[in-house]
Amino acid sequence: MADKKMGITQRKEREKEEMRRLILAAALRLFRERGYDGVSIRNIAEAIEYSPGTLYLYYQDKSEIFFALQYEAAAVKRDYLLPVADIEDPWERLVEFGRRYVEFGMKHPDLYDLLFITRAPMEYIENQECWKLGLATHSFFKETVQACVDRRYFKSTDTETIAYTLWCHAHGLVSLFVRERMRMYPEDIRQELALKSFDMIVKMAGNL
Amino acid sequence: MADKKMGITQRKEREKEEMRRLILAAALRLFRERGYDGVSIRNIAEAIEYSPGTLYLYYQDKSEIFFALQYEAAAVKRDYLLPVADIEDPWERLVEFGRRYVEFGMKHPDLYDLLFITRAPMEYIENQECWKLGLATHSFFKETVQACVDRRYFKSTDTETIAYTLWCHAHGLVSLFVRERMRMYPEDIRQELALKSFDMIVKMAGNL
DNA sequence: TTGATAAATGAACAGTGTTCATTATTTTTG
DNA sequence: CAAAAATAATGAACACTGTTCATTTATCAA
Repeated sequence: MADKKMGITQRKEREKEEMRRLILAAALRLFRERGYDGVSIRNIAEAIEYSPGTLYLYYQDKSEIFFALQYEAAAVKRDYLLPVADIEDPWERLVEFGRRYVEFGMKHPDLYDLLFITRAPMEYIENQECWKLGLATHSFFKETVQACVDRRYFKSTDTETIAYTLWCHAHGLVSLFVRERMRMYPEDIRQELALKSFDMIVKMAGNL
Repeated sequence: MADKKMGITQRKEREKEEMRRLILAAALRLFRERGYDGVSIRNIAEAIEYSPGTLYLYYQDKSEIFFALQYEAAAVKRDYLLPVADIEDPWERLVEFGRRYVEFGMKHPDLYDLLFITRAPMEYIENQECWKLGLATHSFFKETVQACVDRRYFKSTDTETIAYTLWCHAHGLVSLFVRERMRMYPEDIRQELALKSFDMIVKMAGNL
């Protein structure tokens, strides 16, 4: 009797999880197309053919759906960056980390936006799992910079400032792109310009 | 008779202008506090003690109020940067331009947000006066970089990429700050870190 | 003072996030 | 298997949103 109950509980839990994934998938697709504010709970409900009220049985409110997506984005980003951990040489690791960071932003502008640009209730974000994930990635980045400092790849030994400076450039690069502030450059050279700029900062970094 | 009528027309025009300024001032204050989406037309109307419908006699819709504010922001930024035009030496001019750009972003995060981060209907923005103003400033920036290139202040001669790279860093610096993505650094060192990073990029730039 | 013109109003429309009593379904019990 | 209990889904309702427009109010010219 108890084990039968367990089986059902498990199935229920699985169904609940499936429902959550259904909601999230629809939400991501809609957010992608129309942005966070352009999408209503009713829109999402309609997309999955449920009533609006049902969504509130799986997520407390709209922002919780947002947070769930933000976590997914952080996971995708981590997976995108993870392979560089295998690169032994810290300098090569750092360059590849940067290259992949920018590539992630270019390929998934909606996810990048979710993670680094969208104005969410940031008072709460620190308590989210997502934040921990992001922090871990940031720590890995700083450790790589530290390893470069230890091997005298830079002139400066101020790891914190070096890491931050590199991050600033990469974030600026991606976010100008994502938020369409490069319209003064013809569309076909934007991507190229971004790549050239990345190469430039890499060369510069040797003189940091 | 005609001149009397003219006087009245002028006064009317002036009053209309005053009303616009009243709306804009209230809107900016509210946007500052609660963000674009957090403020309703009714909120603005209430703040200036008029009915919601009245605002539509002065602005076509909510986004036009946004555009008007964006223009104001562009004007403030231009005035903030203008004094550097007097600096003869292009390198000094460039550094001071960057310093002021960052300072502007830090002092007026709401205006910076309006100009470079907020998702506005960007399809229309190019037709706005604001865009022209921004373009002019960007051109001035690129000309200064060009002047530095001409005087061999950089190793590279790729003016476009150099300008873009510097802009990326400055924008990244400010926007991480403005959108609160520096929470992993203790609050009291954030500003300091930003300044250190700016100094670092200045030193680096000599090796661009 | 009256008639014309302009300005301000606020009710109304279709949308939003969210709640909750009601209904439908599924699971457990007798 | 039928009845009871538990769970899930619903959609109407509430207070909000941007926007429009017939109506009212205020200003101005004759």
